Amino acid sequence: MDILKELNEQQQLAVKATEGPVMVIAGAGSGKTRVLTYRIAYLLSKGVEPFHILSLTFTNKAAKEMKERIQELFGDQDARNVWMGTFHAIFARILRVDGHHLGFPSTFTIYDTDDSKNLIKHILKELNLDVKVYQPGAVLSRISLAKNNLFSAAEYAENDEFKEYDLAAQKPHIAKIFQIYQARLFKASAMDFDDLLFYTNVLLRDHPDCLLKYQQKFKYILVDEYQDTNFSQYTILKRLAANNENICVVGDDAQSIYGFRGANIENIFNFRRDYPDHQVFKLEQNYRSTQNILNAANCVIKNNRDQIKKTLWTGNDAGPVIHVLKASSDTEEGVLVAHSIFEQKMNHQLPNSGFVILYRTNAQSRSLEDALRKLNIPYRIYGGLSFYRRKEIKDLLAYFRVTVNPHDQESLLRIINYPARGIGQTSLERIQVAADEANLSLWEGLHDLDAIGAGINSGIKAKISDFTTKIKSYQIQVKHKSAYDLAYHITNNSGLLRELREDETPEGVSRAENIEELLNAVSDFTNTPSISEDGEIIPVSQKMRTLDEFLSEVSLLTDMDKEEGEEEQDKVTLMTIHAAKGLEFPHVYVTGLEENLFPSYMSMGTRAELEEERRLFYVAITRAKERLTLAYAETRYRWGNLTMCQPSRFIDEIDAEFVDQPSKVMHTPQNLRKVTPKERKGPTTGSNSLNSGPTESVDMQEIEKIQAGMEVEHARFGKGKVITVEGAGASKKATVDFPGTGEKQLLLRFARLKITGN
DNA sequence: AAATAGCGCTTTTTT
DNA sequence: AGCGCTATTT
Repeated sequence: MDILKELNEQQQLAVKATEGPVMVIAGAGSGKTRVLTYRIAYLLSKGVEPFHILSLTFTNKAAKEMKERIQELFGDQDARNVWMGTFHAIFARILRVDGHHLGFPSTFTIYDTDDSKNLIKHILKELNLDVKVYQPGAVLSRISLAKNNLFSAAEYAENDEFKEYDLAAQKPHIAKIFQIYQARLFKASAMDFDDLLFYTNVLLRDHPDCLLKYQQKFKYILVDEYQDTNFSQYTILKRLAANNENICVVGDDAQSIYGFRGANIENIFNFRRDYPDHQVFKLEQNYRSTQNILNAANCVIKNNRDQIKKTLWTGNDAGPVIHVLKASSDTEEGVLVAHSIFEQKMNHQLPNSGFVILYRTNAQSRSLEDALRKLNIPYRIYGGLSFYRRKEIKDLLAYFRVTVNPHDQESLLRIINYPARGIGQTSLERIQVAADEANLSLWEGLHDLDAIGAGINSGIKAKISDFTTKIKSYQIQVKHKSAYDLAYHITNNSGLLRELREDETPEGVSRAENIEELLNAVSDFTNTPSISEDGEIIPVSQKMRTLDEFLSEVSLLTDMDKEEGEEEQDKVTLMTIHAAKGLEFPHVYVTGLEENLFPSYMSMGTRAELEEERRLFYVAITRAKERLTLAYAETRYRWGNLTMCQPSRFIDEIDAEFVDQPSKVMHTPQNLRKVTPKERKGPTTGSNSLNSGPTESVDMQEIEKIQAGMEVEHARFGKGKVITVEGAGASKKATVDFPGTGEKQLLLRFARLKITGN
């Protein structure tokens, strides 16, 4: 077959060894993706059906790119039918089909990290535990650790090691929280990220028929970035491959950078143990980088004790030496990097897209962005506040989620009073407690307010009923309307868009634009044909794409996966090193190379942690094809105050012969300015408090007079018309329609309405 | 009920 | 320094 000619000897061997267990140790830039791609193409050319191939990647983006490359080598059809995606995406898909064995509907919701943290917060409140002691993020990572090692909540509670650790950390109730957390998720028909893998394990463990089905389906299994799999993923692979053992894992221990979230390099050694007959292929020729860059990388990685020996070499030119930029401040670091990019661009007529700026933490992007903006260098930033984590997006998605799965309590709580519709916290808490006692979900409770004795007055009941009716009207349409049509309807009908349009600040406008962008994504989705279980492509004309299908895809997407617009092409890229894994750029800038930042102060406690930081630096270096620049600052603002910084030890680990001298500190006017303590924003003494006088007594008689139909005036909203009035005395409330502002609910005791007409 | 002021936390990385 | 959450105010 022709395509093999494009591979070197080792690569060819790795591609052709299709039967039995295979491990490929692939150094950075050695054509790892190429081997995977060609291996799939080779299997297809041998007549293997595409839907018998399972290819697991680390990111959606990697899956997408690999699919495109196979499509180039092959016909459109075949490539699309290969099961290719992240562990999470693939097994979410499987759980939608077979999760009913475990009691989950196919419409189950996937909670992201924010959802999980919110749920934990709610549980803490109910248990009367201190949020400061039981920080939701920390609790979640304990739960995550357990699940990634296949401990259920019950098993966690029984386990001495967990028990002792939590006791020592003064958090004895984590096991309890874990149990309630899992129960709540189940009740809400929801899974978090770790559950997708955990429950897949349960399914394959407890349902032999399912196990057999998927063993027969996935005759060939390929795994990318194997060094970053965790125990839960490892076990899934072991189960699926148990029958025919046609499993090929590709990885590089030197690029393992996800230990902090449970990834386990041990899996490489486990593989050797589990499949004694396995073949190993080492890819050691680097095609990506210059000799200088590769030499620098080798210098760094040899300081790690834990590694599989390999000698990475390249036939490429020596290339320029590594440049080091020394800046006096973080601001100047940005300026130096931006100027360097500008200079390179001008001298060599390079496109922006050839440059990437890498950093350890997202917070570092600001000074870099500022500098690029000043030089009018267009840039694109990945990560940070993800699109899908923005408030307005989460709000709208919550409407979608409740429509598809009303038991999803976190989403329901998010929207039940947004936009405000007079269902307050007090009422909600009462209903929640009552529903819980009756063992009903909140959504069920909303329908049986009297039966569960929630003690809600009729005014609020009517509002709740309005709300549930509205949601039900959406639910009826899920199967009859396209995803886009329904999404569009919900966006307008829910009042969410109206709420955003009222806000004319730049932020408000941007929020409305984000909503529009989400609707565009739904529209794209609606026009994308679906693929049946055995790989058949079903055109949109035959099977309409619906909102529940959209949701099942969107919950696993990240910013990296967003379609690039036409004008987005030629931009400098900014991202964290983690996000850059698997990518390459001609010109790479690694910034913030300072002790305590990189390596991070969080990861210097143990040798294992430090070595992971070093691998991270190795990954950063090996992204570069032609030119590598390292930058550090002598001072940096962190947590809002100025700190002194030492250059990172990692810089010294590179032999001097591959590095040039640090550039002189450039003295721009801004960093000559003396750094003085921030001037106080205003006088702090002698503040004559205006609001400490006796509160004006409220004229209760005036309040009693207010009735529906009256014209009133409000200090802020201006003139309006009273629509309804409810309650009496101090708790008397009115709904008032203010032209231009819309309907508002006001507690009359505070609102100080003036009656201007009847 | 809705708006505002103030407090405290964040900054490790992501599916 | 900036943000989100809580407590307070209106």
